[in-house]
Amino acid sequence: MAAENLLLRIYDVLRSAFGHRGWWPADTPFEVMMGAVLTQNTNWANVEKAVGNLTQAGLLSATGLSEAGEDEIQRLIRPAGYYRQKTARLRRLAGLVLEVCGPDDASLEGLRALPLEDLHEKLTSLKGIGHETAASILLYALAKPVFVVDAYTVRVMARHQLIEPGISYADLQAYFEDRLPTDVELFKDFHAQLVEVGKRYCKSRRPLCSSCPLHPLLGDPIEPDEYL
DNA sequence: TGCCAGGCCGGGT
DNA sequence: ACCCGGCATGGC
Repeated sequence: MAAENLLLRIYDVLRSAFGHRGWWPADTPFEVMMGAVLTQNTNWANVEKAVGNLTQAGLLSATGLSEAGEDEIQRLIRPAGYYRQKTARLRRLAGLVLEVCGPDDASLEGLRALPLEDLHEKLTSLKGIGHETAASILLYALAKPVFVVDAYTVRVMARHQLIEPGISYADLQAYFEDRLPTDVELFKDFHAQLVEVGKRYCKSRRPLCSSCPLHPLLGDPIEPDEYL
């Protein structure tokens, strides 16, 4: 079932190669939200340690993060790096959850009921929540149809000359959202597929391997030097 | 052993 | 409107 749309053909190829990715790996939407902060410029394995520490300490909740001591949270999330900044960011997010959802609403239903524009504004107005973290929370924690763009997205698309390397976040996000059906499950898995192909075949400043599953569809990629 | 990882902020140009 | 240094740990 070859799609007529280039992005959908790319998705089909990746999906066939890697299978459904099952993103975002977490037990609750609240955990997704906190993971979105912890994973900022950080290896996922380190994030898992931090999440595990918070869970074991019984602090992975809006009240837990709000009421625990600053230094205790810092100690627990230290493996995820930037632990001083991230502690403040987690607590700001926890404050928003408490305010909108009330205590211990790990489902975030109260937030999800708000209009998308309001949510985007509330999230990005928090210090430490930028465009990408906000998009990740909106899509993976709140099931809103927002396409998540990250460094891998830019790398994979730029190396195949499908976009300009210097494209802005908003423009690249619009590029996907304008060309794809508005489908939350598609957005979730497509972003995960782009991360997967990026991790395997499109590491920063290394040539793209010709065994990349996108090679037959998109042809020879350009070298990293040509856009880095 | 340096480089990199599922970024963001604040200050400078 | 961009560009840059700083933030921090752990794995390859």
